[in-house]
Amino acid sequence: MARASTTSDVFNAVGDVHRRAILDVLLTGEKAVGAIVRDVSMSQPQVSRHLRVLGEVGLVRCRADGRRRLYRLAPEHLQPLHDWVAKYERAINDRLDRIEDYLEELQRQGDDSGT
Amino acid sequence: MARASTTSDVFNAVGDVHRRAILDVLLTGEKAVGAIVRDVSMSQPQVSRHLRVLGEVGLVRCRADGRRRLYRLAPEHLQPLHDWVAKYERAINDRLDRIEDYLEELQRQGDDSGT
DNA sequence: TTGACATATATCCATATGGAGATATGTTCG
DNA sequence: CGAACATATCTCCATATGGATATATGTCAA
Repeated sequence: MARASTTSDVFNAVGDVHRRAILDVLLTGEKAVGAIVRDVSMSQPQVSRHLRVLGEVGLVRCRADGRRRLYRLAPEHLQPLHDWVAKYERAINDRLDRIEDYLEELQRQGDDSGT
Repeated sequence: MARASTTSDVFNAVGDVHRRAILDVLLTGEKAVGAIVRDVSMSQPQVSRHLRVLGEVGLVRCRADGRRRLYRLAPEHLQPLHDWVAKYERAINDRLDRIEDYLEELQRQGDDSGT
């Protein structure tokens, strides 16, 4: 069992380097599949499949334009990832605060023994 | 080929829901492997292996304490993930700015035709 | 040293998943 | 309708990777 797959979450979607490459291309704006294929070094079927995964988790939106499909970012759906990172940034900051407190404490102790 | 594996990147490490569970446990502070096993519902070998992956990408640090190994967060190494999310947040903000500009433009046009 | 305990590692297997290629679907145009 | 084109989907296969279990490693205590 390759474990809990449930690929349908943002973390998994972004965990793949090729999908991040596609997202990077889309940072420059809406693009057709063919254009994406030209920018990243992947086959068209690969790009289409990755786009599907990205679409399933809401990171990209698609609209038809004649015989093409234009994809664009929908980065609002990065929210869970953003929230998650923010949680750990609080952990970092708390730790820094504690270090600061500790340094201040050392400082005070130094002053005391000096007296 | 299950694709570019190179598990040794933060995105992949965090892409697994079980590893995120372990990180969440460590948010409460340094813990021994046994304590982590008790908190998450995974076997000890599983926890150890996930801890190894997390250690390889620098997200956790380990120190020996008698016959135990105490693990703690090293969230500084979330930096790449943080930077990545920030990049896309700029994309969101730019888009919002553009919408604002557009709304202002509509406003001006409305005023013009009204005159 | 021996035994108990904590953790890491090795083995085996199941499966999710990506790559490659062929083909289906859908769209435009003549 | 048929041809050309853009994209999606399907099939086959390789493999990375997680789960489970057994076992090795390392540490403490007596």
